[in-house]
Amino acid sequence: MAATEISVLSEQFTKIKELELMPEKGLKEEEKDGVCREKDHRSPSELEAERTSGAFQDSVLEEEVELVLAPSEESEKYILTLQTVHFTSEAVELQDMSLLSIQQQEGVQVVVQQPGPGLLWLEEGPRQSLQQCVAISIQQELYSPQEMEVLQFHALEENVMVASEDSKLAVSLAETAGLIKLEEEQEKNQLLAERTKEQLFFVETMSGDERSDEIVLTVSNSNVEEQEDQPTAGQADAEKAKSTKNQRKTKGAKGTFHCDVCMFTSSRMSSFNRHMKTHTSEKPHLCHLCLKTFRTVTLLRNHVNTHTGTRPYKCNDCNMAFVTSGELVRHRRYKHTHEKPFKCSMCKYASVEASKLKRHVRSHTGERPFQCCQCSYASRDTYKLKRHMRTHSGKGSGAEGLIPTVLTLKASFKKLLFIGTIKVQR
DNA sequence: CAGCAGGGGGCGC
DNA sequence: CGCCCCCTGCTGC
Repeated sequence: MAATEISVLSEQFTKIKELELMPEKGLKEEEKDGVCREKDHRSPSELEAERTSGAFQDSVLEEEVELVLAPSEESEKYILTLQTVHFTSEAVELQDMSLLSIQQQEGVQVVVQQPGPGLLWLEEGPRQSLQQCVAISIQQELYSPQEMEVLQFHALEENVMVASEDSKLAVSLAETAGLIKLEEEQEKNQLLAERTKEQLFFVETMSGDERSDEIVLTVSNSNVEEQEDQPTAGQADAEKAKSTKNQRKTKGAKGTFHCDVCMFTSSRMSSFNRHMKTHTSEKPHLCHLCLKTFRTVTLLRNHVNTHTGTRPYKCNDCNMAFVTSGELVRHRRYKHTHEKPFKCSMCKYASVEASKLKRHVRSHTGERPFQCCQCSYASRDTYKLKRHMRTHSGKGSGAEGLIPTVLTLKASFKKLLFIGTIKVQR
């Protein structure tokens, strides 16, 4: 049995960097990064025996594949493994049955929220054939999402548990600095999945309701060509751009083009069209080295320069050189001209950078937007929170506090398959 | 003196 | 925007 796998390489916040094929060697493998990965080699009869004594006792499950949150002793990383569970069609009547089997641990309270049925089918209406579903259970020990450095999705194709259809995708949540970082990963995950359509599933990460601080992980089968219900982010953006382009463009009486989104006006169609691109997230320019996409050729060129080490913008007063002109300007302000264009209206503070002024202003307003999830501490900037988090554990990156306390897992194959919300409270 | 937190500088992407 | 660093002040041992 071969498994396609994306390795999680470092303890720092990890972008998915590597794709490798790995032969399956045994029940438990110890990876280079110390992550312990469990594999299920039980026969159908063994699975049958287990399920009859487990949470799915009265169900009509064909098989239940164990889902493991496995701590690795050395690295203290944990894996939440999702695997397909095969049901017969009668199982559709068991929608009230919770598929979330969680063992309580002392000192840890687990709330399983199920806003809808515990199980939704891949396709509407009853089916006679076996269905492909995903269930989550957390066995052995339970850890909060903050402690999960690796989430691993392990999906098996319907009916067939053979090597070529064993797909595995590991996503690191180590140092996931909140939702934004996860959104960045989404793009990369999708692209990687597209590159390896035969083996992988999409794992999309996006923010849910901001007020509830949830992350939605969407697992979809990349083998499925149509994404009827869930167009990709890129597709959605393209559609959005297409539709808004026509709506937003209004030509005034004096032959000027007015942007309906902002105050921009232009007498030239080309300028107007260029401006309208700033209101879409369309990124047609692809870096072939890392698959990141960019809105403009210039942004792409600058990015490629970071790969090649090309730094065309050289400082005349020192030997520093930069990828972009903006970086050079900023450097010259810091080191040579000492110009500080961003001035605080409440004190004499002035800064080279707008973001620094923003950070400074928080010291006037008292705003502390970065809340520690383990105590009442709140910080004015993310780095301070990370530094603070190290005082809780004395280990790890310190970014755990940025991960929301509610983790929503959501999976999609041919149709939406909602899993539920696991809420972990300490 | 160590540990922690606040403010801020400099730079990479 | 985020990361890393430095300097400084406060607090407890």
